[in-house]
Order: sequence, then structure tokens, then C-alpha cells
Amino acid sequence: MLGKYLVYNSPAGRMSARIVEIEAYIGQDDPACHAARGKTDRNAPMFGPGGFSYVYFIYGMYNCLNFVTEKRKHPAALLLRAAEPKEGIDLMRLNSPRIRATNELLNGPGKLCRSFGLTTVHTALDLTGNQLYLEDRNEPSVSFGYSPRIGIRVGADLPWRFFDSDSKALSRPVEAGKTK
DNA sequence: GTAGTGATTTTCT
DNA sequence: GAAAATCACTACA
Repeated sequence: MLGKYLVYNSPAGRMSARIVEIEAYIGQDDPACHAARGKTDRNAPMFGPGGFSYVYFIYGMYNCLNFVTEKRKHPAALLLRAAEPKEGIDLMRLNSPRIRATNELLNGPGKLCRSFGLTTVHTALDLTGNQLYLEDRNEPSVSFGYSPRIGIRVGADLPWRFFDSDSKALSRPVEAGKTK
């Protein structure tokens, strides 16, 4: 998924961004995964088939966007943490007026959803539709790195965060010795 | 430039 | 009633 393009045809216009940072949340054995304690109203999309969105509300102000990856009854998702704005940058600025640098419009899971205008009404969308989807533009493979996941209190020892180590739009600096 | 802390509300126990 | 897959502001160097 790293290096692919996220496209969102919003009511206000088309926006797209190159994905540069993701985290994996896999199954009921992963203590940090929302699905670890069973199915609830919130995490229900993860228990459905792959290829759907999962948006959840967190910390009273922010939303985070995930892509469901596995088949039915096998909860797993990728959290989109950061991306480089490509199209619709003006629209993103309207949603995040306090952010000045273009590279900072999408460099965090909360900011990514805010700049795109995504909320929980966008959860469980079919990613093969024409509203929210991925595009593979066949760009050269990226130099990627990995690190422990960020912002969680359990399962933080698993190195399931992956990022494009050449990007200037990461949510955290590249740590020494972590690139491949 | 980095480090520390308040904001704010849904969701689950 | 407490915690949460976060962000932005403030203080200080």
C-alpha cells in the first residue's frame, strides 16, 4: 500500500494523496486492535470482508481512517497515518486552516481525516466504488522503514508501522537504523 | 528548535 | 465513569 494513491471524490471536489505511512492492526490476538475484545457497533466493519473503509472517532475530536484487509470474520485493518497531498490541496487547506505547510496537511491520522473531511459517516464504504478508493500509479518502489506503532499503550512492542523513509510528510521523524 | 500539557466526546465497562 | 490507534498551543532553550 505504501506509495499508492488515496482518492476521495468529496462533495466539494476531488482530492488525492500518496500514502507514505501505515500501521497494521491484525485480528483478535493483537491487544491494540479494536477488534481484540470482540465485535462492537464501532468496529463492525473490520469483521466484514476486506476492501471496505473503517473510520472511528477518537479523543473527542479526531477521526482515523482504516482499510479493512481480511475476509469475513477475520478482523484486520491498516491504519492510514500519513500521506503527501497531490490533488485538491486547496480543499484540504479549507478543512485545516491552521496548517501552513503543505506536507503537514496529512502527516498524522487525525489530520488526514480532517483535511479530507472524513468522519464516521464514511465508515464501511466500499473501496471499489467511485467515492473513496486506491489507485496504483506504478511509481518506482519506495525505500521503506519500520518501527513500533505509535499512540497506543498495549502491543506497542510490535514493529507494525511502515513508512516511506524518503517522504517529508511522516507523522514522526525517521529513526536511525530503521530503514531498509 | 524541543518538551510538556489541555482540549473534548464517543465508546465501552 | 474512565480511557482512547491525537493534535496544537504554550513555554523555554
